[in-house]
Amino acid sequence: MGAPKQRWTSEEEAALRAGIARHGVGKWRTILKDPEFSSTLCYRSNVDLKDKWRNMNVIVSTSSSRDKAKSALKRIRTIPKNNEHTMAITRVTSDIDDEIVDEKPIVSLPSEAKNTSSSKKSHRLDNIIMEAIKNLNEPTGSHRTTIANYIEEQYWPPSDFDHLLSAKLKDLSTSGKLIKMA
DNA sequence: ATAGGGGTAACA
DNA sequence: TGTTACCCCTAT
Repeated sequence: MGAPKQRWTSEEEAALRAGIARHGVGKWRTILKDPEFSSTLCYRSNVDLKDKWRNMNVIVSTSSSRDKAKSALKRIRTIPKNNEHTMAITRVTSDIDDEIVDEKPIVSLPSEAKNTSSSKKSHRLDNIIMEAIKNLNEPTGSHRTTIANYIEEQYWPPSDFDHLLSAKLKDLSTSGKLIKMA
C-alpha cells in the first residue's frame, strides 16, 4: 500500500518550478536538497518530481482530433530543435557552476515593485521578467541566465530570446524598474 | 541518479 | 469519463 495520494499543492508546484529554474531540469535530487525547497517538498521524492514535471508538460487533449488511441496516453510538448541554438536549459547550470564567462548582471526588484495585482494580465515581456524575478525571490538578486531559464520553463520564447532578454534587462535597469547589483 | 516508456488506482 | 499521482521497469 503506497501513499494514499496527495495532490500537488500550488506551493509545491511553485517550489518545483523555482527549483528547476535554479538547478535546471533533471536535477531533482539537487532541488530536493536545496534548503529553500526541501521544506515544502519534503514529502516528495526525486522520482515524484520527475513524474510531476512530466504531468505538468502534458498537452491538454482537446479531443478535437479523432483520438482513437488510448485516452490515457498524452502528448508531450514537442520541443523544437532549433539548430545552433541548442539547449538553453542544460547550459545554464554549467554557466552557474563554472561562474566563468562575461559580466554577470545581477538584477533585483525595487522594494515597492512587489505589487502582484497591479501588473496587467498582459504578457508583455516586461511583466514576464518582473514576475520571474519576483517568483525566483532570490535575496541577492537573479542572474540573467537564471531569469532566462525560469521564463523558458513557463513560456515558449523565440529562439533569439537571450538577446531579447538582455536588451530588455538593460532597459529596465536604465529606467529604474530594476536594480542592477554590482 | 536520471530519462522515459508504460501501467493503473484514485482522484475530479 | 478524463486527469493525475504513483508505481514498475529498463537503459544510460
